[in-house]
Amino acid sequence: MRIATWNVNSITARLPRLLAWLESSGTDVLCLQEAKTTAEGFPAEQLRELGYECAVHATGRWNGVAVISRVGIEDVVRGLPGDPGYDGAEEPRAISATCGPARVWSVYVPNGREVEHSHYAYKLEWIEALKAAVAGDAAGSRPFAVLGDYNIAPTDDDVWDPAFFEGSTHVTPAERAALASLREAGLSDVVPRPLKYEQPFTYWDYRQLCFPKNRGMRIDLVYGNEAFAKAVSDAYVDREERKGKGASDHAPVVVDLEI
DNA sequence: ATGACCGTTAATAACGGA
Repeated sequence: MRIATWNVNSITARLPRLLAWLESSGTDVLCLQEAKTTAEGFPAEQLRELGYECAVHATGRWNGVAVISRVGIEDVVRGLPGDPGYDGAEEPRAISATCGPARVWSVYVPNGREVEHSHYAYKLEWIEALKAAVAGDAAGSRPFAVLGDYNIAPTDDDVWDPAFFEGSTHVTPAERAALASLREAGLSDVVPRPLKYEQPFTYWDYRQLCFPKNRGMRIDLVYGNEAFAKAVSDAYVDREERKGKGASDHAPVVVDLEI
């Protein structure tokens, strides 16, 4: 089974590329982030024509997550139990579903903006709630993974220049400790191989030729439990999908499982 | 070549992204 995660930065803007990529990559299950549309605006019909069902949690301009599957979708849960919310409102940043033999979450962890910003505290609280919500499945025997845009680079090797990010979000000890806490709950980082260069970056800023210069970050992660990790036969970042006009600023992370 | 922000909202910039 081929499972992937991809922050598409608007499914409306990305639809032609998304449909083409689903077919060319042979992806069975896609965890999608930043749909940037409403549930009604989600292109369920176009996906259905390709043989995919979808479960969507999206409310409009920002955020929005989905699971897209051609191996079934059952037991869909929209939202994160215990979500702290931001500015008094819960945002659509998590959805979970069972697709064939595996249960998956698609998550879009809050950005944090700046270390002193209230959004940063929200980010840390949000991950705490995520840990509480997934701990049971993480410790279970069914293949289980939390895939998505974590907005955290796990180590200094996961950014193109650690000095460039000094003092900014995505690399702080507290954020990395939050990831470590998830791992302590029974999840491990399924690190993909890069198709070019040394580091498996998944995001490159649109600006200043970051992609051609490979000034990237690895912030899109696959955290799987033991049964999931044991079944992994390959994992890679499809950087080809970051090329050319109409690309998202994130590339898909693809994982092959022997289940 | 992979190439010097993009997408949404809304109407002219503002905002978020990371």
